[in-house]
Amino acid sequence: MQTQPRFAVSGSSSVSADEREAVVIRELARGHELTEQLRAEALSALRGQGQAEATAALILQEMSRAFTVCLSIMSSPDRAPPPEMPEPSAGRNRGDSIPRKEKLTSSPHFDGHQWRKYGQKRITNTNFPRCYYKCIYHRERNCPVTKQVQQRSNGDPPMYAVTYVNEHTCDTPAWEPEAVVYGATNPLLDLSSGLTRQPDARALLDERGIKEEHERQVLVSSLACVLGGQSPPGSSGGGDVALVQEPQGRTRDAPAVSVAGAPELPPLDADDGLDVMDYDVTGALCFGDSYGLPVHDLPF
DNA sequence: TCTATTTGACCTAC
DNA sequence: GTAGGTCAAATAGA
Repeated sequence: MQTQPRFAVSGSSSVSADEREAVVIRELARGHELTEQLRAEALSALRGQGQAEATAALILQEMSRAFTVCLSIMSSPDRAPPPEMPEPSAGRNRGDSIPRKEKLTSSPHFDGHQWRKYGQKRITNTNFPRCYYKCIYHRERNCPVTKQVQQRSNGDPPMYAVTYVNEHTCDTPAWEPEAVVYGATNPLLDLSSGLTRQPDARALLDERGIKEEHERQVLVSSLACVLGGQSPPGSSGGGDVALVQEPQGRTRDAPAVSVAGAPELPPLDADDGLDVMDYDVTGALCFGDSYGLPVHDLPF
């Protein structure tokens, strides 16, 4: 697939916020329209092909849903403030010089880094508990960054306040979710996580990561075949690796997939990444409850 | 058995 | 004294 500029106005500093907003809404609408067209074509091509048809239907349905949610948010007159908006601090100011960055997002896990939960606390005057995460390289590479996630609203989608304390020193390149725009034929696209890897990310994979990466590549390859009207490798019984049938249980540092950018595994919204969403290609999107949000309260 | 999450206890800032 | 942040033992799942 050819790389194209995402916005006709990209790079123009003279464009007003309203104009950029209009462009975003227009592009989202276009994306939604194209997804619907693709869904019609794919389902027509895959009719009667069992799992391949179901897989394509599920993924395209989630893509369509994601566009709908984004459009709904962007079009709402009382929509939530932009992601980088600083929130009035709910916590106490400890008076130190540790850098803190706060933002509001509907998908607190998709920030391109991997986190390990180390605590959860009920905060006074709030309806939801606050969860505390450390970078998974906290010990290994002495990375000091922590992340606090607190649900702020129970809307559709629910919004979370995410506070980052300190900066990453683990030298782990953040994934770039926006590259998803370029589509499934981009070799960098990681469909199993809803994110992309940078070209040199492979060098950072440890032994466990290599196996995980292999599984992801199989999934990507399989999906490409499905969307191309072919049988996925292994589905005919000849391959040595089958399309992932079910999540092999919880995989913390390789959380299963988020197709539509919902919370927990990893993390996918327009600006951000990880923890807890497991994507079962065979039929269901499921979430962990590491954010204190009951699974039945999730917007899907 | 290993790894990640949960949760009560502890520490510290206000 | 209260509340936010972190630690670490207990627990659960693969």
